[in-house]
Amino acid sequence: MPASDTKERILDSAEELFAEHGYDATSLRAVTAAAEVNLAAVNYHFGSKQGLYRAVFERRVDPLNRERLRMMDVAESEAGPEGVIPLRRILEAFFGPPLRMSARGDDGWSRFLQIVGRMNSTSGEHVHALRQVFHQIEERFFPAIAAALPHLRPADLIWRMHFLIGSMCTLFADPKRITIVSDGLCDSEDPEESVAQLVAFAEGALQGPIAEAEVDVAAEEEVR
Amino acid sequence: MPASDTKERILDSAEELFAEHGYDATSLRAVTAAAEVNLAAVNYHFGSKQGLYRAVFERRVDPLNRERLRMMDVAESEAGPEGVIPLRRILEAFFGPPLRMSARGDDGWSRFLQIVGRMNSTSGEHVHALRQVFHQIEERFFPAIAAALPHLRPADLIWRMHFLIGSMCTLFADPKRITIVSDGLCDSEDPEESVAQLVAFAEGALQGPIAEAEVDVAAEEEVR
DNA sequence: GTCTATAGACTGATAGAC
DNA sequence: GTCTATCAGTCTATAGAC
Repeated sequence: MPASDTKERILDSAEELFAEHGYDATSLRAVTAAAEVNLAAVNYHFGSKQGLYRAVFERRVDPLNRERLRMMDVAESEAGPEGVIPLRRILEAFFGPPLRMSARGDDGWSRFLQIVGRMNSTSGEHVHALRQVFHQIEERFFPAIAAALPHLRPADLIWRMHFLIGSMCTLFADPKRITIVSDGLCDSEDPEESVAQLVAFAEGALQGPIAEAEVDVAAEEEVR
Repeated sequence: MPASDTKERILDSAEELFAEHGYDATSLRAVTAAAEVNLAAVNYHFGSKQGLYRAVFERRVDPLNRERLRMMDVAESEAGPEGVIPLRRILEAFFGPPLRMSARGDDGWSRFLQIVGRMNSTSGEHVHALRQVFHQIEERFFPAIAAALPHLRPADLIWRMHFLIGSMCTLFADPKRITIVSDGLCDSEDPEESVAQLVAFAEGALQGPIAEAEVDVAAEEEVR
């Protein structure tokens, strides 16, 4: 606010339009019109359309990561003497921050996560950027989950985390959809319901049966 | 092939480019250049870019749905006297056909599913089209899964199916990613491994603990 | 059915005045 | 920092010859 908030206004409009229409379908003219600033301001402040996209992304990703790591710090300090954090606490620290940030007032967070959800379903260069940015999260959470689930082979854990990230990103990409398809029975606007459902889902998925290719199905049925 | 395969060539190229770059980033010029046909042929055969997109989609969706329903017919005919199909059979019928089609030779299927995966992370009109097209699948599979899991409340089932579709679509959208991030430990090119992993994941997720908002966490820890 | 040519509009980016 | 004006290229779609 000292001289001008042009930069922030551009970021806000870009966040909204990138979230709603995607990167390619959003023109800089649409962004600057929505922000009520001059077209040339984008290139002055961000260099290019890609630069703007990156800036939109970087504004939110650090606070999100920090909150996740903070919750892990708390969980770790309360862990037993062996240092193993209970699975549910880890999952709360992973899923809780984004879902709560998304549902609490500020629409910007929800739009940012929508962009993340879109990126997750994109192959190519965007995915590489995503991985880099969430690398510290992976480094902290994967070993903790592995420690909480010692019976899982490394490959099983990677498959399951990949699937769980997909579940989460689907919720990010279009939070309203589940409310619509369920006729209001499921309420994604309530962050605690979303978190509880996703954590329970993840707990079951991670602790469930272990995949065995070419398994003798008949024999397995008997065991159950 | 009687007179010309122009239409098919356009569909093939469009499928590839829509899958790789998305709808908005794919120009009709790129499509017709790749297909080695004239630009105007697209409008002649498909009316518009949207018409082409729809045609790409409709070419594959029916065979996929038929195979899923066929596997359900088989499972149903082998079900016990109460008519309840075992959960694993239902999940095999749901996840097996797309993953096997995707991995068996024909790259077209894999590209088609990549488009489906992209659409799943898009809000707006595309999602509405998706639901319509997979409506008969939903109508057949959801009640069967509900019957196999009588302890689940309707809302729980919807949440979980929503999450599972997200897991599946992440695999569709970028099948190679898990192979890359796992350094080859997970092989998504092997359809039986993918199916086994996704089915095991889904089984655990569907049969896992039931979410309760505002639960007494301390008391729950004791039970475990 | 296939082609050329083009209409009419939109795109990201930039030069240069203020 | 903000503005106007514009470049050079792209886009979808179509009219009309063959």
